[in-house]
Order: sequence, then C-alpha cells, then structure tokens
Amino acid sequence: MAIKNLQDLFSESLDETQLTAKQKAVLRASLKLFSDKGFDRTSTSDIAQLAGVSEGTVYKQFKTKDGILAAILGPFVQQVIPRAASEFSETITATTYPSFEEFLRTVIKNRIIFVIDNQRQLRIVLQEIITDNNMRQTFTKLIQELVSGPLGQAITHYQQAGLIVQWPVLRVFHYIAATIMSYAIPVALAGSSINTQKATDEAAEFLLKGLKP
Amino acid sequence: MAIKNLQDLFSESLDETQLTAKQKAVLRASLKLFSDKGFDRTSTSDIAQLAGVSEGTVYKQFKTKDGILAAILGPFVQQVIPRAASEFSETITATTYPSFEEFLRTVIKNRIIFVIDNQRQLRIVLQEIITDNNMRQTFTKLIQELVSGPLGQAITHYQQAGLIVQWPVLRVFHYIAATIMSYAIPVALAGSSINTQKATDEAAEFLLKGLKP
Amino acid sequence: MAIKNLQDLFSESLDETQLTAKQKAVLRASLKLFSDKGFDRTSTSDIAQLAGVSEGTVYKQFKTKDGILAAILGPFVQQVIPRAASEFSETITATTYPSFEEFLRTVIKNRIIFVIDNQRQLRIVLQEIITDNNMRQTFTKLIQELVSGPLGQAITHYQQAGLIVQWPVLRVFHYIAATIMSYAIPVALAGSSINTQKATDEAAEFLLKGLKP
Amino acid sequence: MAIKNLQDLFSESLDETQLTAKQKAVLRASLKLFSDKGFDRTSTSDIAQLAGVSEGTVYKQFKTKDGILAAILGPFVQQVIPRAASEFSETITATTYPSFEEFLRTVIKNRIIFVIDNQRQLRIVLQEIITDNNMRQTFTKLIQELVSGPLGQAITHYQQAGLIVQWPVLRVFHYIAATIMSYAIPVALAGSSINTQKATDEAAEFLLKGLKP
DNA sequence: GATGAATGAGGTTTCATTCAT
DNA sequence: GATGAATGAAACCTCATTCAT
Repeated sequence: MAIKNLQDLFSESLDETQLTAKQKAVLRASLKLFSDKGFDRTSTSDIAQLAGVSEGTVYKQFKTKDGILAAILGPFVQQVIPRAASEFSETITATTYPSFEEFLRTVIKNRIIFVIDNQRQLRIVLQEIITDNNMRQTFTKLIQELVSGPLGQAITHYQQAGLIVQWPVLRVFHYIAATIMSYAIPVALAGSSINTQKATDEAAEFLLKGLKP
Repeated sequence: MAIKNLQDLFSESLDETQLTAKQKAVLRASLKLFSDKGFDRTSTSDIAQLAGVSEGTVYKQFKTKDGILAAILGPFVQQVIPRAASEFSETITATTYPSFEEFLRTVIKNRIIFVIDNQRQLRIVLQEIITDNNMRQTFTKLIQELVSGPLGQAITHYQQAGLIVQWPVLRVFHYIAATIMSYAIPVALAGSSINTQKATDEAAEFLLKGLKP
Repeated sequence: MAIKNLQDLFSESLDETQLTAKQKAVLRASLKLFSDKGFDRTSTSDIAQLAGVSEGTVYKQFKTKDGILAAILGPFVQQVIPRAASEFSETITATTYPSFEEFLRTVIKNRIIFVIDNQRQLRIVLQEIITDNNMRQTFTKLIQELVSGPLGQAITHYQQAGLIVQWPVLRVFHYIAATIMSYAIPVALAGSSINTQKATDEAAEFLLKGLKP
Repeated sequence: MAIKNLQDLFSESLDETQLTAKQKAVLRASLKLFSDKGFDRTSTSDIAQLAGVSEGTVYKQFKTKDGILAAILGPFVQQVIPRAASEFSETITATTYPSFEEFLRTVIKNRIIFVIDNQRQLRIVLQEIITDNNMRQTFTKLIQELVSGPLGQAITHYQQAGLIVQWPVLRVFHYIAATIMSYAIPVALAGSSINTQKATDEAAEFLLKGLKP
C-alpha cells in the first residue's frame, strides 16, 4: 500500500548515524532496487540478498517494507524540499540576486544538481506519485505552498520590478519548472550524464527570452 | 515482468471488435485499475470483480496479466504514435502551415487533446517507463526517430525560413515538448480539467517568444 | 480421479459405429495425447485442439474426462482380454497344439502382435496401474483368473504330459510372461519396431530350455 | 513438466543432512504421496498437510514442485545406479565370482533387495518413464551404458569361459533382467512381501537352465 | 449436434512478516 | 543485534465442466 502521506515520513525521522552497518546496507540495497525495478517488483528477500544480510535483519530496524520506503524518502523530502524553500526565501528577503537572470541561473543550477544527486530517490518518488493517491495529493499541496510562498514571492518581486512578463505566477512557475525538467528528466530516467553549466546557460537563455516583458 | 517491448505489442493487434462484452469489460476495468492503482497493485481478482466476471474469464482471452497490459497499450502505441508521426509529416510536406505560429498551435492543440483523451493509458505507460528497462529503451528510440524524422524536418524548415532561432533541433524540440507537458502533466496525473483553447494560446505565446530568432 | 474399476468400463460399452466423425476424432486425439503425455498432463482443450473440434463437443458424447478414458480403455479390456482367455481355452480344450513348443510359439507371437497393435492403450493402462489403486487391484485379479483358469490348465496339461518342469503354475507363468515382456516393453515404451518372427523364435528357444523338465 | 534429465538431478545434490526436520518431513510426505497417487495427482497442499507444515515451507527449500521430485529422485539415481555399475565392475575385474551361478545369485539378490528398499522411488521413476520423454531417453541411455560396460563385459567373460550360451550380450541381459523383474514387479507395484532367498534360488535355477550352453 | 464463452474451484507459487535460536 | 526457518494469505493461473446460442 506504500506510504500514507509525507507527514508520516517526517515522524520517522530516523537518525542515520544510529544505524548499524548492516542496516545502512539494507537502505542502500533498497534504494538501488526500488529505483531500478520499482517498489512493488522488489521483494524483501531481494533486498536482503543484495545487502548481504538475513531477511530478519531487514525487519529489525524497519518494521515493514513500507518502513524502508519511508526511511529512504523521509530524509529526501525532509531535508531537501525545505532546503528548497529556505533557499528561495533567502533569495528574496535578502535580495541577494538583484537581476532576474542571476536568480534564474541559481535556481536552475541548484535544481539540476539536485536531480543529479538524487536520481534514484526521484525515480522512487515519481513511481509513488503515479500510483499512490496520497502521495499525489501531498506533492500537489507541496507545490502549491511553494508557489504561494517563497518562490511565488520571488516571481512577483521580479514582475513588480518590470523584469519579467506580467503573467500569473503559476503560469510563470510552470514554464520555469518545465524547462528545468526538460534537462532533468533524461538524467533522472535514463541516468545519462549532463554538463551542468551548459544546461544552465541554455535553460536560462530560453527562459529569459520567453519571459521577457 | 510486464511488457517486453513495443514490437510485441504490435504483434498482439487484437481486434477489439472481436471481443465479447465481458472481455471488453475486463479491458475497461483493467484500464481503470492499472491507471489508478498501478499495474502491480492491481490483482486479477480486482479486475474480475470490477468487470463483473469470473477470474477465469479474465484469463480466457488474455492469457496472462501482462497480456491484459499488452491489450491495453497495444492499440495505444499502435494507432496513436504513428498518427503523430504522419500528422507532422503532412504538416511539413504539404506546407499546410506557412507560419510557424500556426504550426505550433496545431501541434500543441493536438498533443493536449491527445493527452486528455488518453490520460489513463498515459499513466500506465509512464509507470512502465519508470520501472521497465525495455519500455524505457523503446520510448527513447521512439522519440529519437520522431526528432530525426518528420518533426525534426519541420523545425529545420522553419529555422531555414528564419522564423525561429538557430538552436540545435533537439534543443528546440525539448522546449516545445516541455511546455506542452507543463499543461499536460497536471491533467494526466491529477485528472484535472483544462481549457484546451486557452492552454494552446498560452503555450504558443510563450514558445513564440522563447524561440524567436 | 480416473477410472474406478474395469466393471465400469464394461458398462460403458459404447458402440463405436454410433459415434460421429468428430467424436471419433476426439477419441483418436485422446489416445495419442494420453499415451504421449499421460492422462493428467493432457487437458480437454488439448484434446479439442488436436481433434479439431470445440471443447463443448468433447463433452457431448463423453460426459467427463474420465469418460473419454473409459471409452478408450473399455473396448481394449472388453474385447481383447476376453479374447486372450478364449484363445487359451481353445488351445487346450481342442488340444490344437500337441507340442509345448507350438503352444508357446503361438502364445508368444499373439502377445507380441497384441502389444504392437495396442502400444498406446497399453501405455495408458500402465499409467493407471501405477497410479490408480482400483486399476491395480482389477488387473491383479484378472491375472489371477487367467492363471487359475485357461492358461493355468494349459500349463498343467503340459506338465502332466512331462513336457515341462514341475514348478508351480504361477512360477512358470511368470517366466513366460517376463520373457515376452522383455521383447514387448521396448516396443510399448519407446515405440521401437521389432521383427515378430525373430522375437518369437528367440523367446521360444530360451523358454524351452529354461522350462525343460 | 517434471524432470528434464538425470544430469539435472545430479547437480541438485542436496545434502540431506542439511535439511531441517520439517524439510525432511516434506520429502517423506512427497515420497509417499507421489508413489501412491502419482506426481500429477498430488497437490502441494496435500504434501503440506501430510508433512504437517505450511505450504510456504514446502517451497522454502524446494523452489518448485518439480524441485521436490528432483530432491527425491536425485539421491536415488545418484547413489544407487552408480553403485550398480561398480558392483558389476568389481565382479568381473576381481573375478570374485569364478562360477556363473555365484555371479548370477549375487546380481539377482542385490537387485531384489534394491527393489524392496526402493519401492516408492521406483514407482515414481516408472511413472516418469512412461509420461516423460526425457526421462525415457535418459534411462534408455543408462541401460545401454550398463550393457556395453561392466555388465556386458561380465557376460562376455562367462561366454568365453564356455559357461553360458553364445547369444548376443543384449539378449542375455534382457532375459536376466526380465526374470528378476518377474519377482520385483509384484513387490514394486503391489507392495507384496517376498522371500528374498527363495526368489534368488528360483530365479537362478531358471536362468541357469535357460542360459546353459 | 456443435460451438466456444463463461465459470469457479483448486493448483502452484510468491512474499511480507514473525519468532525461536 | 542477527539469523533464517517457518508461516499463511493472497497472488497468478489452469482446467474440467456447463450452457446459451
């Protein structure tokens, strides 16, 4: 049945430093298998085998198979999504980036690096979003918060400064997200490598033109 | 294990008109369940129950659970993907669309309508692309053919006419695809409704600006 | 569960001349499949397919799968086993064969020809004897009757005439049967061909020596 | 589908001492059921019930139903058939048995004892030989090797010593085998008891006469 | 008489989970 | 903490049999 909602994930909050070597091996094996074959097509015995531990050990720390998923996705959404929010918050409150281009480049680059660093987690999240209603709702809400929160404020800021076109914030956000995804998806799905700087330059160039007032 | 490759799907080629009412019900139920809960989380007894038939009936026509998936996805890739190709071919060979804008609008509109009409199939295909290596490879190849074929020629055509910027064809394609997807994905995933005309206008407006020479 | 006992077979007593062409095809297909793959590994749909009829037709004449087995084995035991008995009866009552050698040659030849003509049926019977308790008992009884009946009388006759050794009738019977089987089994199991006359000569030569007084 | 060939059996080579009590119970129950009702008429739930374990346990050690068959027949062919070969080898190379009668008695006795000890396994093998093509071929080859190998040499030896008749080796072998089987088959099929010494005496007496030069 | 779609009981197999050692 | 044998529910699938056409 997989995860109920992201709130549950937060509550797990397992301290990775408390895990034994074997338990970490279980997490590592699960990450690989879940992202390669999918959560449902991975058996706990697959995990035990790849991790080089007994089946019992798999269940020692993580009470259920869902628990493993939570332990993998927990840190991911817990540490990374908030980081995105605060990152945007800073950009606007501190007005660190006076020009829209600089802001755009930072956002694009960060997101591309993030995707590269979290390919496997992303693939697992993607699976769950498609198959799990709760997961879908949670992520929808998360994006809404992002748009109505820090990122939305940033966009509004640049619009008021006359630096970008006066379309609804959500529309602008969609285009930025889609353009980044056009670079990120091949990486996430096929695991192909990418030149981060070149990708950033290209995406920024296109978006600057497309969003010019 | 799910589908091996799209070639297999073609060979299935089951004539839907030959199916009995109950077998069609099986297909309908499977489409709903696979797209809602995912292939792996749907049991054949779920399907039988929703279709109002016995489990035996599920297996009478579609020898395996994978066979049902093939029967659903077969017509989808068989009839629709080629249609997309021929659609682009015609646009360019007949130079039916003298202006890039008109071309763009047609492409965008067609794709959005396609997504709306095939939400469930798309979600299933998406699942498989994420979890199934063969499916992933097949689709990668398919896109390559599209870009190096009719659609690529169309883009080149407009570039030579000086109507769009001189970026590599693949890059231009990515932006068009990504922009369309920014409208299509919410529909496909959340099943939200959409104003096709408005979406087409907006996407065309953004792309025209972004791809201006 | 297969056949209950041979008495049931007799009661079937279906007149082969009453069968339609399709029903005969069912019997022919069943004979081949049962003897090749075994009764349990043959499905009624296998039979229908090989016979070129619908599954319904298979059940029109033969109410159950066991019914088909009965229809195949019925004539076999019904017509052939009794024939064996009467054959022996005649040999002794009519004293058609004054010499033991002539008697032996006739018996051996007849049995070998019988095996060649009924390879498939024999294989099916053999299967059932091994797996079915009732079948086993029935055949044990049948042999006992044969030995205590006509064949036993024949052996006794030749013993009293001083033509063969004075061992118990059952023991003599066993050796004769075993020697014949040493030629019959390869034929029945592997379907290998055989020179009937040569086999008869050899078997008779060995048995005459072995059973000499 | 049952076993592919005897080579596969050898490779199984599961160390019976490594099996847990429950797994041995599974093997014991399977041996009884397969030999009583036949492989195909025995369900894995039958086995679990008789063994007093869960169905899952049946599959823990023996991955498939065929795997159980292999685990039963493996040791049988692995340990016993070679023993037969070496037994004959010794008789001739060491010329332990100067008289043909002594040789014959040893062979007969050993085979009868073997049959008594392995009734159930033999019945299972018999089933497979009748229904499974590969099993049939494997056993045919095995017998050919026996005849062209140690046993054939022994027979030739006694022929050259003028102790038995000058018939082809295969023919002599057939008569010996058939005579032994005339005692073994009732035991194997009906499970009837037998006086080994008496049977040996009788069989030897008959064969000595029948094979006298 | 013939068809073949439909049934459902039951077979084989998988797998998340538990627990004694 | 770690093991792996054991469990049993539930998954996928087969097949003898029925019945409306």
